[in-house]
Amino acid sequence: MNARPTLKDVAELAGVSFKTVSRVVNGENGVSPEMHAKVQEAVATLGYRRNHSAQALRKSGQRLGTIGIVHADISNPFAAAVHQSIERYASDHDTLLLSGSTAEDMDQQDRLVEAFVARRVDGLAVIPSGDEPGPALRQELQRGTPIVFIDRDPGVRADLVLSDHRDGARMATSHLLEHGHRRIGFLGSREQTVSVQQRRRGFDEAMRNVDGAISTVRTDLISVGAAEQAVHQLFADRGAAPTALFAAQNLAATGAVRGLHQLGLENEIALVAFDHIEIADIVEPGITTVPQNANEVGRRAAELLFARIGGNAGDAQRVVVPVDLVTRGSGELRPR
Amino acid sequence: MNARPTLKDVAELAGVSFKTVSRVVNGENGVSPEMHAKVQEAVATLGYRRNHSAQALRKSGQRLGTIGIVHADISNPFAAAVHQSIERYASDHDTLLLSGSTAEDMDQQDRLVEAFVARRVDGLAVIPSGDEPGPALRQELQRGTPIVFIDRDPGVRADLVLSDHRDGARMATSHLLEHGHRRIGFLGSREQTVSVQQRRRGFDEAMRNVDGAISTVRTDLISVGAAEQAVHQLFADRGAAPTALFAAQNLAATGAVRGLHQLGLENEIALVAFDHIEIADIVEPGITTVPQNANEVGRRAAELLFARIGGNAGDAQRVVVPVDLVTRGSGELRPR
DNA sequence: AGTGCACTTGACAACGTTGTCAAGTGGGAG
DNA sequence: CTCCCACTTGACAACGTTGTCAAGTGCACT
Repeated sequence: MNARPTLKDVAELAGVSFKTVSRVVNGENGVSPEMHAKVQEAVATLGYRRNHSAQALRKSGQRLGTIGIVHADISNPFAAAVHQSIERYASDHDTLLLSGSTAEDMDQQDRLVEAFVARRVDGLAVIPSGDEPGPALRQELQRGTPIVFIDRDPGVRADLVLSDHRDGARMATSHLLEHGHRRIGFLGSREQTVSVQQRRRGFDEAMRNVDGAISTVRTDLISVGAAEQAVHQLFADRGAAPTALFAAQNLAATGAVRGLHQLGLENEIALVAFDHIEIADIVEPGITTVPQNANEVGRRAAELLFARIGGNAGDAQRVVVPVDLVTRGSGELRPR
Repeated sequence: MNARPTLKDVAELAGVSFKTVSRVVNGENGVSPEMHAKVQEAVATLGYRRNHSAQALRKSGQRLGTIGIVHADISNPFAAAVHQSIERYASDHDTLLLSGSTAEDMDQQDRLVEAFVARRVDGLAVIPSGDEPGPALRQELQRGTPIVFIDRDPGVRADLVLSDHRDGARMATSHLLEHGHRRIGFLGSREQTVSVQQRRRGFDEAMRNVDGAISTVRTDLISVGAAEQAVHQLFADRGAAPTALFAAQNLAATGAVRGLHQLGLENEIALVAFDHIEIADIVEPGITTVPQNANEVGRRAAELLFARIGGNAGDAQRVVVPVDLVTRGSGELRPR
């Protein structure tokens, strides 16, 4: 693989100075038509592409149309949907979206932040992995690098866009309580994840308001399988078992549906799930959910980020995107 | 936002030459312990981070530990799984994975390729959008840039890793034929997508081998909703309608399941779906599928790509990852 | 004491690009 | 015919880093 052609190579072929070539490839005016044609031909034959590193170096300090997104888990459908939404916005603003994912690992998150910063991205969107930012991220915040956090409170003063986890959970839980349930199970994923903590809080608040309400809590169900198993354990002893479940996360929800179906309890135990699940309206009964508006979350996050990049230096904003409850059957089952 | 500190700034603070700082941050030896300490302190106080652009510029021609992946649709679960698999491999090889997605748009694909190439990535993984590469991609292939294609034949001589679409489809169709079906419907997504064409070919081959086999083909079902509707239309006239369906893509499969459930036909019309679908073992009856091994596809692709980056100049390789059929009930229904 | 060597440190060029400025050209107005 | 100005073109520096080379220091050995 021989070296890529540079401005100089093109200039040599076209018989002009490399500065003239620079002007042509940047669409600057002040180049005569015949020069322009000659240069363009040379560019085409050599297949010249501008070296982004050199450009970035020369224009250091300026914006170059690249933002980075740091995912906690790109394979989570919610994250993928947010990603798409941001990418669409970025693309409309002639900006390239780079991405990386951390597998919920804080060190990897910090490494990604460093890698993006080293590449001098204009800004960063972060779905934070831990409950507080690592040193690299913290430093960038201090430096004033445009950063927006998504879905989870990062534990620092910064722009943030998230769904109303607490209210959604409260709504879901109240819905079950209103349908007569008193023993309700909470199925959560990774306990240290802030969004899940918020949902837990909403759940607790709703339960606290009702006399005789009894919670059964299972957390750290980080896979569909784990949630499935938890459901099996929960209903091993039917006496003390809950009559309704609130699945606080999409994977846990899928696991819960599976578990209930396997036990033949899908028409007996009520279920409300947080977040969108693909199967919600296919299974019998349909799953009542509290879907997040990933599109809106992504769009608002992109707006905030681009405003910062554009120079907005105002106070940190916190955008809470409302959620609502979609009834499909499973959440309206009454206790026997 | 003031300028980021450079080697010079650190050097000034530490009272040494900037070259010494360079040595320290690169872990080169030949620096006395006290210098080392002084420099490290200065690095820490200023929060110095190496400017990747400058480094890339200086070391042009060398590998810098970045690869790019160009997605056709990042929100497709198969693509997300492949992405994760590649990212894991890259991370193990101290390489950063950048990504972008094209929404199946060929121009956008070419733009992404240019953007990555301008950033001098070491190599590219591409899930191609059209049936042939655009000019930028074509040129990079000619230049010998390490590129691996995934999931779909790009229509050019190049490294390629994909599932055995044709054989999987043949297997799925034969399975239905063996269970007595003769009128079988094919539900495909975007017709110009090469992988779907391959699945179609496998379907046709299987059908051709059996006397009296009658195909009903619906393509361009690019969303769950479209597939759902197609099923409704298909069974509006029960007389000529198929007794079994082969859903050749994951979204089409989800739509098919929905459609059949809505019509109450899920226990009458047999169904086999290509690709993994989350709901496969939750719905009643369970969906017989031909899942792709996304993990393996990603791993093999990464291996090929890194081999090229490492200098392997051998012939273009074509890796076909086998698929197999998982019976769950829907594919074993017999015609009435 | 003189020589050689290992080690540390710094000066400088170069990577490919863009911004600044100056030089060259030609044409129109006086 | 001269002067001025607009326009085109190119020379050169600078961005932040790394590679090369040379200079400086101190120590062991002859």
